[in-house]
Amino acid sequence: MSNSIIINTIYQRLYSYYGPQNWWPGETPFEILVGAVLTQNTNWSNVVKAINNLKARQMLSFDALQAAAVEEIAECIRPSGYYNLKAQRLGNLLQMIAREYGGELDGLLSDQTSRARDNLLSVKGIGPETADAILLYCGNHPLFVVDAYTHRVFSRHSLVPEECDYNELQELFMDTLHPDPQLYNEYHALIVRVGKEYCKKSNPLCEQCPLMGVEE
DNA sequence: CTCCTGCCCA
DNA sequence: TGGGCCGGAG
Repeated sequence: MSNSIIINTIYQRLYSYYGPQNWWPGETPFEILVGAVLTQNTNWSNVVKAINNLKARQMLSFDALQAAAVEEIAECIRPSGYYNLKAQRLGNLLQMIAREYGGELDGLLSDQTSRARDNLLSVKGIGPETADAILLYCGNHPLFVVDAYTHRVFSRHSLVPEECDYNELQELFMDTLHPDPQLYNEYHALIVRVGKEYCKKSNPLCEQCPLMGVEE
């Protein structure tokens, strides 16, 4: 079967099995922006603790966070891990938005997709996954988000080689699927779900997986 | 102990 | 390409 058929079939199977995932978990675009940085290589439950700490200190807004000292931010986001690194990264990100968009997150989100993405990638600490997650889940830009789960699920089903970079994997999806932000939103969330529950790094549960035999 | 919706640096 | 960043849950 062709890759494009399989990619569509995988979506259908996951959606029938799990239903809509209602991503991104977050109340405002700014909260999603912050969450995208905090969740880098980090379990979401730890990110929730960090975000709640920021909320409790009234620091979950552009102005409050930019005014705060990095040490104070680091203290709040401690539960999310890499806290010194991430406090700096949040600062770098806000600085870019201040410089390029007058401090308006909406300015970034309503910019051309390619320019917004380039600006995000120019920030130290923002790589392709974080940039695409911000643009898709905050701003509805049609960018498919690739992550470790995507790589694992699709290489295990032989759709991409084991050694395959972000761009290659992203192009596979974006050349196959219509540029529909809602579809990209749901598909990525479903991949994360099946990656956590079945396509686990160790001891994957292939026999019971909803994707079993999908490539045949 | 391993893993978690990465990314930077040498 | 490998190591460092890092707390919390299982």
